[in-house]
Amino acid sequence: MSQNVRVRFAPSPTGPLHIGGVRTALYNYLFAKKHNGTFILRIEDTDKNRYVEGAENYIINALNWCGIPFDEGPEKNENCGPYRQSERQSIYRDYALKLIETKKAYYAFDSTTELNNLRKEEEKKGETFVYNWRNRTSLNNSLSLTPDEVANKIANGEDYVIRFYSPSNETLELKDLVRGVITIQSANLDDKILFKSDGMPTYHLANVVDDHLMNITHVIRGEEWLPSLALHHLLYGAFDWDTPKFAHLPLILKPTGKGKLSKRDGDKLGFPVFPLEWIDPHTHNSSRGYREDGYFAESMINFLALLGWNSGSEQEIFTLSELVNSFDLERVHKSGARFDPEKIKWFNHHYMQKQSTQHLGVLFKNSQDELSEVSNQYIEAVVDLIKERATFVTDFWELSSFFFVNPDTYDAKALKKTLKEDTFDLMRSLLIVLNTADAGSKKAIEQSVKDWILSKNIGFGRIMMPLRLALVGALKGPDVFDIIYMIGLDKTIHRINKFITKSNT
RNA sequence: GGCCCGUUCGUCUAUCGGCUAGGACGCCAGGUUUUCAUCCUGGUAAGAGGGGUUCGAUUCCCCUACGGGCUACCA
Repeated sequence: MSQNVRVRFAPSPTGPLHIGGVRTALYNYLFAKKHNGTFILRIEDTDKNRYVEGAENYIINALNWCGIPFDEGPEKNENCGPYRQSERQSIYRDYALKLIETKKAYYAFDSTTELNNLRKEEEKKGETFVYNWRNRTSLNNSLSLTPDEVANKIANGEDYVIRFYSPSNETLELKDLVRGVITIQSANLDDKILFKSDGMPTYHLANVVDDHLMNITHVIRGEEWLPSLALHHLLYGAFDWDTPKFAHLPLILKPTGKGKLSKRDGDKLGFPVFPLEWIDPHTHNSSRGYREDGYFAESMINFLALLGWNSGSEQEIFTLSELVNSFDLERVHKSGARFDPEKIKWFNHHYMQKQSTQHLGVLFKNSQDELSEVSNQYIEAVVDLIKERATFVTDFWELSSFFFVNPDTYDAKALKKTLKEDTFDLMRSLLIVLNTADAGSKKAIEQSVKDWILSKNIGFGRIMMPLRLALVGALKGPDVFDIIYMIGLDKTIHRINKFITKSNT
């Protein structure tokens, strides 16, 4: 790449960052890092009505949690700042006026109700109202009014917008790094509003102006922007600016059914669609997040990276730096990808095994009140025994509570399967064996019990099953002798006694 | 409705004119674990349909169907 790569992620702070947004940010990040470029965060808050308190912070926290922090952005290396569009308001008006001067844009005074009525009329006829070359001269704008009339309206403080003057007969061949050439007839375009009557630019103007001013070289964004590509391209031309390269990413679709992934899908199928938990400042409703649900950031990133892109190899597990090295926009898919909540769980199980025992121990301890008095050493020993069977840290307690507290019930099915006539006699005999066993090592305990079973000349299951039931309360869990060694002989004996009395009645 | 984009196992995907269409998730079966889970092995399952181009099409072109996006003084 000849010039320094500069890319931006440009969300609008209208709520928490959606998982699709995280992937867009990720691809931007990967592309930037791959080319030793700069990853920029720009906050597109030109719509005052939709602004949501806390959303910007959420976005920044989410990117940080994901491990894909921005290089430039609000309050960080502000070389091309400010990075909030609301703080750049004065810039946009000048550029809009420049387009008026060069006749690439014009003033329009049509009111919202007027336009809505026109839309309704067209709709009645089964057609769509489009504000463009077909009708612009008959509408209420600086093309149909005299210069004096326009000047008067503006001087009188009448509301106006600035619209782009779309050409009526150009064939545009636009290049997209993911999709190749896209052909658009400019006659189908409408004269999009660039500058709103509230003094703010629309996305289109602000986006193009900022990308130019911030020296953005590659615009990597969601497919929902593909229809705007022609306008943006025309805008660069109107300003006589170099056009950055574009890449439109496929959308993330619902796991089942139609359409793109929404928060409702997550609620319905029980998985988060936001990286972090979000509490709506108005309704106080909370939305679950990947972090709080026990997903590791690595799992989410790895999963998301492969949703719509692949390296061309059969590798599935990637570290962030491996992703950076392998990433290539040309290998991004063209079609939308369905979100698969099962596969991200598989990634999480994988990354679970890679976490340090110490780290998992801390997470476990903090998640469970019962563990506050337990030593870290003991907790970590338990974690080592159970992590391979866990997908989430939130599974840990369910998988290991018997290492900490006595079982209070015994699984009914397991009792039925396990209890034979002589089971309690055998358990009483086992107690005697355990009383004299060497508690110093798992091996020693195991040896005494196994020797005894062998000497009795009975099947191992006759002892091991009820013993497990006494210790765990169910027929599950790690090796029985690991459990005995961990909880100690005293508790083991206590649990067997309790088992005899409790299930004997 | 209009405009644009897309279409390989249920899902994510490999294949860039010559394959018994490969991998992963899921599912199923077997093995290990005297439990359960993990793990290992194996199995299941696909190039939307119709026309071309070609010696040969999943791969190139066209049509149809289906899917997706956009169609706001929202981004």
